[in-house]
Amino acid sequence: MEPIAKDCEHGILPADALRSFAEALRASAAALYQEGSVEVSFETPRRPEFGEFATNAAFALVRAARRGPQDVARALVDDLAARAPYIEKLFFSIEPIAGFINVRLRPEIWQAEVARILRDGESFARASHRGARISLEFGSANPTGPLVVVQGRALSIGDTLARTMRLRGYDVFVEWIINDTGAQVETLGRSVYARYRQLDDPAYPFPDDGYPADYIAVIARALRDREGDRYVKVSEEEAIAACGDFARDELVAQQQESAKRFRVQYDLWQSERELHESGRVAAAIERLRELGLTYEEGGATFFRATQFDDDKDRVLIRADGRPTYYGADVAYHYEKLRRADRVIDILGPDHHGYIGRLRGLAAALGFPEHLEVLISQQVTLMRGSEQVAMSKRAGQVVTLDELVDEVGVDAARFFFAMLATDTPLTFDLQLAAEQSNENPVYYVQYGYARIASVLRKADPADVASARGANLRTLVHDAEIALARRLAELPAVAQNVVDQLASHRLPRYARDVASDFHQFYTECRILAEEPSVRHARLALCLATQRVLALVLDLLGVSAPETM
RNA sequence: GCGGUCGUAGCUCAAUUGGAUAGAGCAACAGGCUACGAACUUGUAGGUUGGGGGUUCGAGUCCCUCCGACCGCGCCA
Repeated sequence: MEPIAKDCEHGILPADALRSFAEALRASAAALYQEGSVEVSFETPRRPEFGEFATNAAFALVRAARRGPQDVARALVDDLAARAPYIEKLFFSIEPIAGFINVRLRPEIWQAEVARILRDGESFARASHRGARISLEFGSANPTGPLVVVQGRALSIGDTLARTMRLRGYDVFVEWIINDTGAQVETLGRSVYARYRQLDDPAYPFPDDGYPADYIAVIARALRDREGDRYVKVSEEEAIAACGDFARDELVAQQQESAKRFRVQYDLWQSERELHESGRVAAAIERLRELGLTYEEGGATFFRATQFDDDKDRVLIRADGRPTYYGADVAYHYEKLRRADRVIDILGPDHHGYIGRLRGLAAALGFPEHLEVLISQQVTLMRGSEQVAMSKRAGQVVTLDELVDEVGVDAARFFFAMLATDTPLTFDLQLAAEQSNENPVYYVQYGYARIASVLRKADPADVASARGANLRTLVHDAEIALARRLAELPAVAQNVVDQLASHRLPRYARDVASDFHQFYTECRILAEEPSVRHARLALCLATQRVLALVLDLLGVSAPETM
């Protein structure tokens, strides 16, 4: 459990208090039911009226007690009051409800949390550096076109995870693999070459399987502008290779630009071709061979994937001697598994069939628990009630840049991060672009702007005193609820990292904004007497900090005015 | 056919990995500004968690079985 307060002035440390409480409960259990080894753990209840912490210890005793859980819980609490009265003084209340034992903390705890946020600033949610290395790969694609909408989702999720992991003290390495070998890049070369030739000879045939999209012609024109007609004169084979390389560089540069515009930073863009040329693919396959996990059949080299729960054995090297795409992935994952303690791949929705293969590979290489594969599910675009047609084959794609042009980075990132990764997402362009109460992005940003507005209206001297204010007056339900919410951030962030659940952050941001709006509605700030005014301004400042931090984790801006 | 992911309020989604009365937003209905931003807020209504069985103090969550959706199943990437 995350200790919720490390050093509050009155000397009550919740973690210690809960530990004493758990021991006292065990003693009561032993006395009442001769059951000495009950496990007492605490959880945070879903509903606020059940307090800040709860334990289900009574349920574990029903058998020994031969009574219902609610009776057991009541008996435990009564026994505790008689046996260890000092325990009750540690908490605001201890109540048995429906078999659970619910604990409410004293308001001072939450006041101290607000003070801590003001004192520590953004580092209050930071965990100390732990030396654990995480490799995070997402977005990877063929360099044959611009980034599309579904990659935007992977980018949102992946980048938010990376930022949150850094906050929580992990060494994160964010990477992308460029699939720049094989048939698709060859097709790209032929497509660009044909467009290039057509600049002189409109009748030059365009390949049937070529990429028809306009950006191919744009690249051909750029090549022409830079290199003139030199590729008309060389052999077709050489020219196509050169066109492929040029287009690859051009498209990767565009992808990098789009990622940057989407506020995503990569540490490494790994070329697959480079993995082959440097001999690392061959070395990794050799490693599997040493482990006795390969065999030859029909001239091809297979990996015994079925030994590791995959459906079938997989080809590493084709009969003609060329390694497969999977062969390259063996090398890449071998590398990642050796240099990171936790390796995470976020793959597109068409890669379901790949999960077993990668897991098998990790197990074979001796890292069975180190690889996690997430599938970023499909994105369906709507405009109001109408579905936006998308078909890659027809060259009918919506690019990430177009999406950003239409709704902005803030809305796009927030919407993409909002759902669990494996939930299919329906993205309503009209809603995301709309500046209305239907749009959750604005709800959160409005909360931030509203605080900014209050702070502008306030006397600067009051704001200054707020930073060191005595917070004892923060006892209103709305104030306590907000302070509690703010204090949750470290635990929420850690949960996001542990469960790779980036969608918890937008929801948390919404909850913070909601608690603030409620506080704002119920509590006057500037018109109050100084002690109350200062304490409430302090709460505003702390809320502003938390909102800024969460929005930053999401890659969404925090506007002073809207 | 086999495998993967999933099925929760009218709609879009949550549910801290087995806990309490399954929660939010939107839409609907009824209220709240002479005070710091009403892009806000209070309340009402809305559910057999696709169906059925099982495991146990307790199941949306785990097991079995049907139904349905999407995606994979290549010596493509």
